[in-house]
Amino acid sequence: MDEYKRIKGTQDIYGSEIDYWNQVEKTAKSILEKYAFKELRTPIIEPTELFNRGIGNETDIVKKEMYTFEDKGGRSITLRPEGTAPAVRAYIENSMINSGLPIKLFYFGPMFRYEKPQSGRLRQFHQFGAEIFGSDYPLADAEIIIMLNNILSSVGLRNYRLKINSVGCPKCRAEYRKALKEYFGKYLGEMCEDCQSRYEKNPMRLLDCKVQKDKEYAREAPSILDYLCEECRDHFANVKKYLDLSHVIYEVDSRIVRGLDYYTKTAFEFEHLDLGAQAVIAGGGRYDGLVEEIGGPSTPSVGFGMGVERVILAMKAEKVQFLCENDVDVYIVHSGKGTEEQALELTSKLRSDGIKAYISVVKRNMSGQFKHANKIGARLSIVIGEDELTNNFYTVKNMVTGDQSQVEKEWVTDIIKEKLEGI
RNA sequence: GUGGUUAUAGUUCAGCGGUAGAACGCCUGACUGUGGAUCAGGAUGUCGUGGGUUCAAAUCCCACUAGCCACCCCA
Repeated sequence: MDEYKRIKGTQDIYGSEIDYWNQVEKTAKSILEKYAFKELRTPIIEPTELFNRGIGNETDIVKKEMYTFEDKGGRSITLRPEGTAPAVRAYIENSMINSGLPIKLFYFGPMFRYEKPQSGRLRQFHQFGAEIFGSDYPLADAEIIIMLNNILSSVGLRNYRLKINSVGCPKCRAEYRKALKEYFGKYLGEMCEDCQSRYEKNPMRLLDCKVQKDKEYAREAPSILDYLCEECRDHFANVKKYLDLSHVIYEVDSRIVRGLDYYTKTAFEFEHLDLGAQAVIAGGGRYDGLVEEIGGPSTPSVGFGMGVERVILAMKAEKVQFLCENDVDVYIVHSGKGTEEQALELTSKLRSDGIKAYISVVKRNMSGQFKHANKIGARLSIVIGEDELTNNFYTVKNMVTGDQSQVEKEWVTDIIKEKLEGI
């Protein structure tokens, strides 16, 4: 029996699975850098208070999903449930403002949320995220969305859609809440229990209810978009204009309400069409009040978070193909007295010439070495046996066609490189 | 946190009261300097854990744990 098992909601990532991860990480990173975002690495643990303040005490994340514990010094520590609050903390703590605004940062790493696992939902999951600190300009919102769209499509995804909304600023939202409560007040008695409690806590969530009957009430509910102040309305119009100009297709959905309290104005979600219940592969928005909330100077900002596991699920659902480099170019097969030393030297030489060379680190006869070479997908093999040793040449074999040829020692690297080109 | 469902070899699964099976994978050989195809052998499980019923439990009952899926919520 296995004595030790993975913690619930965590995964070991290995084998062919890791190819998907490398593909996503590689393309995301290269695009992020193309847009001049610079990587930020923050600790996985943070003071609990950062999230209480940043995400909001009333959110589900803070109320029931945080991995919080006390360290030996009696401090309350939390495993980060998301990346924005830590990024903001780092921005303030390191006075990044002094290197000139805006600051464009991206991050990648594990996040932790104590939830019941299901498809597309884990207790330890991974996010790519990016933030632009110090711009209230709609072009910043647009850049974030365009870039994210760019990442998703570059990773090979097609079957997804973008939904955007404006959740307004504290000024217009207050008006809107009042209107919502007035509207739903009439039907409250007939609505589900959850909605009854949402009514007081977070009336905007009423729009989001999945209960069929409630959905119908929600359809007729007043829209935030009719309550936006002039500034918010202009901002939203401009964001949409830039998306149109960039040929990014979107759908305005006034029911999008994000689960983190810090969002203002722009809020958006990328939803994949072939996924189960957890279909949001990325989301984000503007958070003009957050930096100040956490103790920094007023700094309007926008960002996104993208769930790597969900993106990979989507890639599989769409059967996305991608090139994945061979682990081994050349397998050095050796057999007979004195060949081992030669084989080792040759392997080292090829490796320093930039070729992925493999020498068996397990004792195997010639047949066994070929079998293994085949199994690990080596494209070529080089044989060093007694013949080769006495007559001073190498035998190079194409593992796909089975062709073999004799090669003068001094030309191996060139010939190997040439042959690899042709496969 | 709530609900549904599942748990047998490395993997996918069959067996559903009488002392563990298949396929694939893995290892060995046919092939003493050659892999992939074929053929022949072989290894591997306290049948998720703990309890109960029974002469007898992988099989029936209960609890727990874990996986999957959905709700809630989110990436």
